[in-house]
Amino acid sequence: MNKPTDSELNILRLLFEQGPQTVRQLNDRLNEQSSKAIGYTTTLKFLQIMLEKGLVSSDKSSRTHVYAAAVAENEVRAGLLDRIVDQAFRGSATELIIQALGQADTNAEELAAIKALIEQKERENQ
Amino acid sequence: MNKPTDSELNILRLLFEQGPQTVRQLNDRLNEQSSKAIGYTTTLKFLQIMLEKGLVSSDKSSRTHVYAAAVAENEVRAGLLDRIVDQAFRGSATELIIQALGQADTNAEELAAIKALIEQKERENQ
DNA sequence: ATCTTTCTACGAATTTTTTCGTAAATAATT
DNA sequence: AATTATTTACGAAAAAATTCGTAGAAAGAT
Repeated sequence: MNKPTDSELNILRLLFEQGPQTVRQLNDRLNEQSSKAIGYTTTLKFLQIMLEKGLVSSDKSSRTHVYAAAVAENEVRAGLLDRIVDQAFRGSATELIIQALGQADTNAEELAAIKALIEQKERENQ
Repeated sequence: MNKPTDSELNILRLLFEQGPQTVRQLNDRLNEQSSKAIGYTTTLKFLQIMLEKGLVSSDKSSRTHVYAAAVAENEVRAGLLDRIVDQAFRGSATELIIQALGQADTNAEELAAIKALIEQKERENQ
């Protein structure tokens, strides 16, 4: 139940979205996104720390190691949501959802999808 | 647009939920909640930092200062949500909402409230 | 009036997180 | 073969966040 730090989350995000990658690839992509440059060894160090924590795994069969996420994206999301619900929404996921609906610009399709999910939950609850 | 740290958020939460308070009151309540004890001067220091950042205001008319939140709860929530949507939900608030619906145990009343809000948004979108 | 408690201010120690420099090994290039 | 580049390992510096100790002022208690 280790909450990843912000930097760790930046790396996990890349691994989630684009699959297993080398340090070089990850570092390049971090630098594309972020305004301030981040050194290669910095990225490497993060991966080593994350390996220690079990957030990533690494394939060391070739010299350039390939890192992959070792936690599920859903698990990370769940942890972050639980945390924020507790910290800022008085424990109420409903309040969070309402706030998110208020500030997001969701299109008709997305609204329909959410509504369908709610109706499914309503049926289950009975 | 200053993101409060975790500790700052703990204090803001108390101010949001229970209104303006003295350092003593805040410190007592922090210690009720948290497992590990936090010193009085630590809480005081946080408040001084938060005052500096504009997160709280303080009434210094009497010797024991009374602190109040200087940012709206909604603003803080919005900031946190924006951040987490970007960091962990690929920029999609809808994905966040769906995840939240999945892991929350919402009762019928709450589901109805959310559904009503969605339907309102659907009407607005037309 | 003296002693004790409570409070604020503030510097600084501690811990956590982020960052990088350097060394050694392996691979690639000339 | 010698030089240059790339990679990992790792210690440690730098920055950010958390924590507290101490001093002095104000209030309360004896």
